[in-house]
Amino acid sequence: MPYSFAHNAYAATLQTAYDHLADGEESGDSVNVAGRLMLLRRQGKLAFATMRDSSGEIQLFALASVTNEFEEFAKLHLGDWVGVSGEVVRTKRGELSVKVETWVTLATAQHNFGDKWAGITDYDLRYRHREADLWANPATRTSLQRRSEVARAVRERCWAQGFVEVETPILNAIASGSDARPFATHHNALDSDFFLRIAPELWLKRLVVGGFERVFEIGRVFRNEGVSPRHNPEFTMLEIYCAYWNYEDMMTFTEELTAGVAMDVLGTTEVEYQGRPFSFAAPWPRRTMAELASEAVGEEVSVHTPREKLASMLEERGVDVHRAWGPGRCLAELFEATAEAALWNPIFVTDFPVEISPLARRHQSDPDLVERFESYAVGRELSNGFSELIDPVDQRLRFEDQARLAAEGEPETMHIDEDYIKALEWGLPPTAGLGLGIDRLAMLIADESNIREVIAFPTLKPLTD
RNA sequence: GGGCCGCUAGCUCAUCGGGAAGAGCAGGGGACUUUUAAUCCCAAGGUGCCGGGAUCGAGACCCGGGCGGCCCA
Repeated sequence: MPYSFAHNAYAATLQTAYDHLADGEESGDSVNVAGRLMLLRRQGKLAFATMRDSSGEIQLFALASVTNEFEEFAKLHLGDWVGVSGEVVRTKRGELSVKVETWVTLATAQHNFGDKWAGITDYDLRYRHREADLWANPATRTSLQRRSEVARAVRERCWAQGFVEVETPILNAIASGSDARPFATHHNALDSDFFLRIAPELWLKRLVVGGFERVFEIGRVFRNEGVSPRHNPEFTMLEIYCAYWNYEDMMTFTEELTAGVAMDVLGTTEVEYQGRPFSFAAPWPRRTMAELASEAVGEEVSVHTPREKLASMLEERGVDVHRAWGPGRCLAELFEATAEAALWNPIFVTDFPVEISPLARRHQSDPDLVERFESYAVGRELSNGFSELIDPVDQRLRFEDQARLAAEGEPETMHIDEDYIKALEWGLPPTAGLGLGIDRLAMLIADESNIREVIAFPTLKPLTD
């Protein structure tokens, strides 16, 4: 088989360029196309094949009188890759075709690509062998393509506002920047244990300390927790930091970025998600967590509501209240239990309790709150941002509170990071940060309800035998 | 982690009140000079996810395990 092929035309391009060809008309133009055989219909001394390439499909029309090695061509298998040279024609029945003059097998397929009508429906097979799924189910390609376009649009919009793309360590001596359990690994030569990052946050803010006023990273993070239709153990996050902004500036950036990405990829902000109208259009409402929780439970609650009252409200709703939870955590749990699922169109939930926000700056009007927001869409969290805590003394206290929680048995707490505190001692200017889940955004754009449909190779349990 | 559902030929799916498994497509052979999931003929194709159990007899019933999907935590 050849080591290269002089490819010079794509199926979709030909379909457009020769749209004018009448039934039975021959163009006189010769092209070289390549792709996989999806269908093959032999009729005696003729053979018709449907070939697919990355752009679309085109028919190959072979004739015993014209096609080199016709018999061999007619015996090709579905799934084989071929390169074909021939004239662009339209058959009597109106199908644009390449009349096969010479052709070459580029690769053979030893497994089939599923039923030619039903494709592959078995989830396990689709996820374990995405390369086959991509041919069997064109919708898979569309969703992964959309995901790629989302990442591209995010990057371009960040670049356009002067943000510098950086890369920070995945191997960390301690996993910090979020409250999740990490994956552990080991470096042999250094004889040291490492943890895969759960967030790049602290490194990025250290770059702001170092004078990168606008930085962002789009990268994989790893969280050692359960899998679900909305959670993959490794997923992709955008984190972005801007010196001199506060959380309100960052909310404005977030809604413009998200609506802009929808425009870039879909050309509109008005879509349907899982059959229900959904609008990315900015601006998004900004409501405090206390307001939304109060509306949902029908009475006034806030971070100042007595802890016991909040706890009993949670228990009434079937939530197990951990003894280490203070009123702030209880308020957040109450919000999640009552208000979160109903938030369909994008909305910013603001002013989180300081108790659950160890990296955010205290609210200027209430020291028990922080200047933090999360955006929600279709009932789930999409992004998280805040005015960054810049005070190293307060930062140490916040980390110590986290350590206290851990001592009381809370498994997901933030670890103290001395190097980070030292970095803050060198001076972090007022800064706002944002973390946005690229997979979650891609799900919205691609209209997928399962995160695995926007991940080429989702995490699966290995097969053993 | 809990509940429900699925696992039968390479792929998509059937079958039955428990009596020794069936189709389409793919793959093999043949016919066919304008097909479109082409059509037609022939032959082949299965540790019924794995392991136990009750039964004269299990792919079907019971128990355990595996992988996956959905819901819940």
